[in-house]
Parts: sequence; C-alpha cells; structure tokens
Amino acid sequence: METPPQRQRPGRAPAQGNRTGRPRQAEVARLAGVSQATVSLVLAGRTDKVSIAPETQRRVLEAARTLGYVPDPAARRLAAARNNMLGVFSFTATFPTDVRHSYYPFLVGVECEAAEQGYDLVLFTGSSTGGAGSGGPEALSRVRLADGCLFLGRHAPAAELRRLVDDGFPVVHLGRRDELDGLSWVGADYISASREVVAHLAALGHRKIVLVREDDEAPASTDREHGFLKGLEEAGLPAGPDAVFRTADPASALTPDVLRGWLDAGVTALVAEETDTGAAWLALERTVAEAGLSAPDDLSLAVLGSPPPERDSAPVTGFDIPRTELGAAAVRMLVALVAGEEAQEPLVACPFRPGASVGPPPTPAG
Amino acid sequence: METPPQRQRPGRAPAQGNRTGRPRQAEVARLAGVSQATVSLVLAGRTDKVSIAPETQRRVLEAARTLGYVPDPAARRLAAARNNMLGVFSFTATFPTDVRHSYYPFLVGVECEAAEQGYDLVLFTGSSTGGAGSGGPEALSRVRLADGCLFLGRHAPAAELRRLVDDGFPVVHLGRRDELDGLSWVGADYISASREVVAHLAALGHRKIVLVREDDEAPASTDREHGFLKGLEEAGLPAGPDAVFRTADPASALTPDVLRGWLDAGVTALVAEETDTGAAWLALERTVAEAGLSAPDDLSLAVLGSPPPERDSAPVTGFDIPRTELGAAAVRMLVALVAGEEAQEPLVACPFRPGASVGPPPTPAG
DNA sequence: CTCACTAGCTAATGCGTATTAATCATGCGC
DNA sequence: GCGCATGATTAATACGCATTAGCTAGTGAG
Repeated sequence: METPPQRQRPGRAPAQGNRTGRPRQAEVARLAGVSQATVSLVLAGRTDKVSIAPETQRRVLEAARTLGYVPDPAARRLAAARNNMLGVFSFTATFPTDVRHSYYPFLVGVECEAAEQGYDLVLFTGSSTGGAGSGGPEALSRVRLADGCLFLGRHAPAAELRRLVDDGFPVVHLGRRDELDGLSWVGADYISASREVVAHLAALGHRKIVLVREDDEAPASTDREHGFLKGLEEAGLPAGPDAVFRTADPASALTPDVLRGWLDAGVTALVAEETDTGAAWLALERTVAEAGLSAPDDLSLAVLGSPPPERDSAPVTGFDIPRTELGAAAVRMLVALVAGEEAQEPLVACPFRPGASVGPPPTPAG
Repeated sequence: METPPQRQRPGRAPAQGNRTGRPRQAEVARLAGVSQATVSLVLAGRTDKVSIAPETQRRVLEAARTLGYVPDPAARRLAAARNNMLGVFSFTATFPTDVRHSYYPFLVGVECEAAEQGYDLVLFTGSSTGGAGSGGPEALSRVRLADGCLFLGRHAPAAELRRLVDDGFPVVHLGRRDELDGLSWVGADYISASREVVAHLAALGHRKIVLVREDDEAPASTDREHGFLKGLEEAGLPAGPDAVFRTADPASALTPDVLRGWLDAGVTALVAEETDTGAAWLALERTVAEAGLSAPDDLSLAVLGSPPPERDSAPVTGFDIPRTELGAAAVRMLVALVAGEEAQEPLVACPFRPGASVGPPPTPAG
C-alpha cells in the first residue's frame, strides 16, 4: 500500500556495450585473459573433448563467478537449435472455469515429466479470441514454435493436425485417436481395465452382467464395451446383444421397471461406463435407489472408471484412470519423437479399484 | 491397441538444410522471390517505416502461410530482445497434487489476459529435481528467455529474484512482497476488505469483536489484522490487544472455554482470517459447534476471505479473493513493465460477500 | 539532360553462444 | 635438427531474426 512498486535500481554497473548490463562470455574472457571460445568450452564442461589446462579453467570459472555471469538462454537455445520447449494445446482454455472438465490432472503429470526431461511448457489456447495470431485456421501453426506439441481434448481440428504431422512436426495426442494415421497418441487401456472388472464380477459368481452405456462413438466408450464383452467371453458368460444397454439418454431410459426386468431375467450385476458427464453411472445409481434396491446386497454395481467424486459415499468398484500418469507418458512419448526416436507403447494401464458396491450374487430365493 | 503409432509419413519434403525441419524466413523469402530482410519486415508489420509494395507483401504473407512459418522465439529474443512470451514461474509445481494450494484460479486469469494482450505463456518449473539446468542459479535464469516473468508463491529465492530485478528484467510477483525493493507485485487488498467486514459487523450493532488469526508473519496475515484494527478504530470500537487472538495452533488453542470467556466478556462477533490451511476458520467453526452455539443466533461469525469450499453449507459472511482478476492484473502489470512503462496500482479489491453467519448481536438477556 | 529525391528493396551486420577447423608451441623419437 | 603427434587455445562460423545503411530504378523539377 505504501510501497508503489518501482524498478531499475542502480544496483549493478550499467553496461559494457551490451544491451542488458549483464556480463557476456566475452567479458568473462577478457577478465580471464582467454578467448570467448575457451570460456564457452569451460563453462559447458566440454573439457573432456577439448582439453583445457586446469589452471586456465580455474581462471575462467573465477572470472565468471566474480562477474556473476549467467548464460543467456536465448542465445544458448539458438546456437543449440533446440528450444527445449514443448507446446500444450487445448482447443478450449487450458484452465477452464468449470473444473469438472478440466485437464488439470493431466497437466500435473505433464508438468512434472516435462521438468524431469528438462523441457519448459508453452501454453496455447485454441479458444483465445484476440491476442497473438489467433483466429484463422493457421492458429494451430503457432505451436511450431515449440519443439513438439501435446494436444488435449478431441476438438483439435483434424485438418490442421494432419498438416503438422505431415510436416514431420512432433505431435502427441492425449487420448486415443486412430482416424488420423501417423498421429501418435497415448491413452488409457480401457479394454484391459474393463475386462478386469468383468473378471472380478465373474469370479464372485455373477453369471449375467449388463453394461449400461451412452450412445457415443468415442473410442473411450467403444473400448469399454469391447473390454466388457471380452471379459464376458473369457469368463464363458453369454455376451449377446442384450448384455449391453445402450441409450442416448440414460437418465430417462433407465427406469426402475427396466431394472427389475433385468433382475427377473437373472441379472445380478450391472456395470456403467464413465464418461465426461457421468450420465450412465448417475442414472444407474439413482434408479437403483428409486427401485428400493441397494448394492451389494440386492445386486452388484461397478463403474468402468471413477465415479464423479461426490460426497463421502462408499467407494464404488471399478478402475482408476491414471490421468497424471497419462500426462507423463504423453510427455515421454513427445520427447522421444522430438529426439527422432520411435514412439513407444501408447497404452497406460488403469489400476483396478476394489470397492464396496460388489459382492457375491444374492442367493436366488432368500 | 492394434495401431502402434508411427510417424514421419512421406508427406512433405523433410527439410531444406536447416537443422530443425521448421521453415525459416530464408525459405519463405525464396518461395516469395524476395530477400530474407523483406520477409522480416513484412511479417513484423514494419511496412510503415520501410515501405513495401502491397503486392510484395501479399506474396510474402502467402508464402509464409503455405510453409507454416512461425518465428523462432530464441532468435527473436536474441535479435530484438523480445519474443512476445511471458514466463510463469513457480518454485513449487504449478499444478500441485494438493489442489488446495493450487495456483489454478490465478492461472485462469493469467492465461486469459495473456492471450488478450497477445502474449504466449511459458511455464517454467523450478521444482524439477534432476533434468536439465535444474538446481543452480541457472534454474531461475531460464526465465530470461521470455520478455518478462510472473512469479507465483513465496518460495522464489530472493537472491535470484534480486538479480533479475537488478538486471532490469521485468518481473512481477503474485502476492505482496515488500522485502525486495524494486520488485513489482500485485496483491489483494486485504486491508480494505477486512475493514469492510468489520464495518459491516459494527453497523449491525456489534461492539466487541475478536479476530482469530494464526501466528504468521506473512503479509496476507498482517494485512488482515491491520484492516481489522483499522475497521474497529473507524467504528469507534476498542481495538486493544485482546481484540486479536493470535495462536500458532488454533485447533487446540481455541477451546470452548476460551469462546465462552469471550461471550461472557461481551464479545458478540468473531472474525477468522483465512490462510492456505484455513486452520483459524476451521477451528473457530468447530469450536462454536462444540460449545453448542450457532451463528448467527448466539453470535456472529465472519471470515476474512472465502472458507474452504466444503459441502453445501450456508454461505459465510466475508470477502472473496478475486484470484482470477489478480492473475489478469499481474499480467497487465507485467506487460506494462515489458513495454517500459511504469507499474500501476498493485492492489486489487476483494468484493464483500454477504452471508448467513452474521446478524445483529443477541439481546443481552433473553 | 542532369540532379535531387523517393519508393522499394536488399546486403550486411549484430545479438550471445556452441562448435569446428585451424594455429601454435612443445616435446619426442630417430 | 626434422618431422610429427599431442595438448592447449583461438579464429571463424553458424544459429535465425531484426535492423540499418545503402543501392537501384523511376519521377519530377530545374
């Protein structure tokens, strides 16, 4: 309040002839009585490849210290032809106001792994109206200023992505994306995880299991169904078309009557997919309650993912989506691509999460 | 699963002779049939100072677009001392695992305002152990790649900051920070906001009010106390030392007995500061409940900030910390500094938030 | 017809560092 | 004493862009 910020105190000696007032390698060289090249070699520790007398090294290091030399990152990166920057592009704002849809958990992993690998992150936002070079279809082209770019969310326009990939620009998409061939991606292994959930139920003795899913063609949805069916198959259970209840609007289509119909038909376990909205699971949960039933006594419930983190309810059986780990994996893959290496395994395993919502099937007639 | 990602399809020609495969101005120039200098002039919009034929400009722009040209930030910065990037540096992870301590709300504003001002954001992570250029004094020096840098959290080492400021590098600290003079910052105006809360209570008729605060020397804490005392003073209320209850451990120090002692002494309203941990407020809330009291009937409660967003409890009187606006203000200040202008007003107002936890003081004896 | 002058463009240079080829003693074997 | 490998250092150059001092052709004035 009483300290209106000011700047540029006298502090250090103004300049030598360079713009910044900060010492350059040339000044260090002068002070140490050597050439700029020698300074560079010593400070970069390249003394094993190009030998420098120990005494000279000492002088250089001392000169650098007394002058307070710090390398200019811009020059360093220019000379090295590497920015050490990875782009992060999200078509919607990277930090959305609605935390539910946030990429936050991914970013935790992205940031951490990027730091680990020695990269900084450049944030690009597709939605930013106004501002730097935004707007037109070339907006995506901006990401080229980084060494490579990570794409979040499925809204990145295919054509632009295609262009980047074709140009050989390192790109990794977070979330499976097969329709653009040549595009690298990392994603959660929903298939294996879903299969595992079914296996768990089957091991408990369930013989008829139904999957409730939304009417969506997203890989995240179809993968879960694949895994579910695969799980049934491997357990020797019937995997007919009526094992999957698919509806565009679970909230209204999934009535208590439908539920009772299943139970009467011998179904003892229900599995819901988890999506952005969580509609399938929420509808299932609500309908079970409405029907006066409760898990795991009357039936077993599982969710192919993590239920929305509501109040302190009992944990639901399912699997966790390792978002942080996904972010890290994406960065690792991107770094590999930047280095010209081959992309590795794109799938990240989802750990099974035991819960209190499943149990053995109820005995037919108490 | 069946699509192991591959890369580098034949697509486009790999490169011209530059190391990165990314097009340079030289390539744009060749394609447009002009010189590199012309490309630079056109793309920088310098066509008012050095006239370029409209037709030539068109050709250059088109060539740049078809090649997907994007300027190299390092080269830009090296040559012109600016590259339209702002750094964001947090000594701890920018995206912490503990969401409570998150800078997220700030970043929303930072991202938005940066886009508005035409800047890209670079996330520098200081927390990286291992990896490139971590550790030493060089860690902070990386931020010089950007035109200026925003610092989050009070863990940024003072010596390094000092150095940046002395070198004339534009720096803005998010959160008040006076001990480093010359360092610009933006912060919430806790003083005014706290005063306003007190004024609100006084207007309702409260004559004895006590502040519960932690034993902390952070500006955020002392500012609140200042504002609190100022508020008492302006309302003509006693602002003696016993108006402030300061303890290192509110959870254990704030017992129901202490609370009843206050009430017996005529205290009718309690105000808690809000901190990272929220310890003061949580302790107060719990103790009031333990004592079998409830607000606003038995006494009035207010918090100097926003209580941790718990379950659907009734809103507590206090003020909101405009984190998003703070982030935006910080960016605006940083942009001003980069432009060589003077830093403006560092304080952002916190809007008063009416709630259901205060009311008129209870009548002395029912 | 020449000169000054302008519009339109380019050659050249610098930014600060990393890297490589070249230089220069120096000692060693013969 | 003459090459010759070796060790220590430096000159030179590239990195990609911005900037400035020219250079050239054309135009109107004198």
